[in-house]
Amino acid sequence: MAPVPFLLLIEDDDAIRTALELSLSRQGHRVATAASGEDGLLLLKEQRPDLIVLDVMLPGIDGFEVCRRIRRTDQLPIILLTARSDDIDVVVGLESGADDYVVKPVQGRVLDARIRAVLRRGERESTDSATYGSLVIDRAAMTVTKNGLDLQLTPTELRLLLELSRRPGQALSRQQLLRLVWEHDYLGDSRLVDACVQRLRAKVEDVPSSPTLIRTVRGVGYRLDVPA
Amino acid sequence: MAPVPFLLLIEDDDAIRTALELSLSRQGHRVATAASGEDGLLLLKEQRPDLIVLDVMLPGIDGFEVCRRIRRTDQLPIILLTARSDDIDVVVGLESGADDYVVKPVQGRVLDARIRAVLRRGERESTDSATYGSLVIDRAAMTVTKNGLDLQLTPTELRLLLELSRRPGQALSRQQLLRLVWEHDYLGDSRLVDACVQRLRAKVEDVPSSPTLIRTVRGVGYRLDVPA
DNA sequence: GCCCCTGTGACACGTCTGTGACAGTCGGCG
DNA sequence: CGCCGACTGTCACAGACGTGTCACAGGGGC
Repeated sequence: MAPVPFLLLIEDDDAIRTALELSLSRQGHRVATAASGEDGLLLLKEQRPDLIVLDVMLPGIDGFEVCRRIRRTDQLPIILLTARSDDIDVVVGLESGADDYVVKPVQGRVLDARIRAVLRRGERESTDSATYGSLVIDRAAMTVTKNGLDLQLTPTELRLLLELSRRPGQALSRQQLLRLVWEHDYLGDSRLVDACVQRLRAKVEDVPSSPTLIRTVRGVGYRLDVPA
Repeated sequence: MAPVPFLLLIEDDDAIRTALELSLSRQGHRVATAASGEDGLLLLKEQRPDLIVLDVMLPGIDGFEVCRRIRRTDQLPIILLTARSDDIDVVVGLESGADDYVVKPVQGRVLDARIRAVLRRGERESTDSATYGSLVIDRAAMTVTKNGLDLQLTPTELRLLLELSRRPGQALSRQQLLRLVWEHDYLGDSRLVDACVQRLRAKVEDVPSSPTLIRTVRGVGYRLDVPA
């Protein structure tokens, strides 16, 4: 990655956009800006930024939709800006594929801290393998090994594990996992996620009945734990 | 790592303003200044500082009022400057939404220390974890640890703690907590909140019988205290 | 000292999760 | 073209766990 992070800021409000651009420049970033989702998507193709800061409330196609479109072709990190401190937005945001979200009004240095955190995480991820205890996930080869032995994961199991390992230590709700792994909304809940988690545990955990890697977060969902 | 903090100093006395500006610049801050509340509010919109240092005694709209107006739309940190060491001012100031409070005459390096303290606090809060004494709340992982040991909180206990920690130092009534945590209104009162608080204390407090974190506010409800 | 408020333990109910079985779907291969 | 196997989604169920209620005791405030 370039020594100076290159950001694309998509925000329609002139005052906020200019202010954030100024602030982020002062924090040592290179910044490109766009005032609409359409412009943002175009600029994205031209300029290849390292990270996108994206307002949710945009005229025309909204931030969530922009997020989804970007995700269809690109994996670069996205930080959502949302006006409401509403948790619902947070959930929808992460489900649409964002890496982080920040509630407006936002201080420049807070945004900067989040940006750096996401970029750091990205660097870790871009390495081709991740290790969790005796488990090694090779993203390039798309293989998972336990104690050096190759695990035969099915496509869905693998996607589930990859999504969990994209955010190690972070609890993900069943809804979030459904969107991330299965890419569809459920209105009611189903045992689908549970069933897949169970199958994954059977292959991944040393003692599937008392899992140490894929932990249940009661009332929420699941979380991939990093062993100390 | 520290990017240069950008401050807005609102102070009508020319001598003090110039002196503080000079001093703060020497401490490594970037400083914008305004000589009145009106100018300050305008500059705020344009420049988006990281923090505001605000004199209480201003011609026209006074500091408290400026503070309240800022708070209506913004959450950025505010440090109040006052000439009087009067305690009443402290109370009014903190009630109007200030984050800290410094009595004039103030040395530049003292103000600098306060500024850095407030900014640090802001950065901590902006991350997904919060610390109260030996207690660490990780909002992303949905875990709570005490002295590094993982506490097994139940979903409701966790929600209760999260809601309290969203407003540290603020007393919340049982009604408010019922709405926030249980999401339903009760007409009569019940011991429900008390019971949950008790269970939470049993896990969170060092000495549950004399709680230091989750304090009872008689006749009102409960409050999460930040240890000094 | 009195009364109201709060802390506390027990208990029964309800919700959530893990689990095994089963059926539908899809792709590969003969 | 059809069979077969693997994979996946659904369902039902049992058990664990968490939760709300109640009664009562203790204590602080007026």
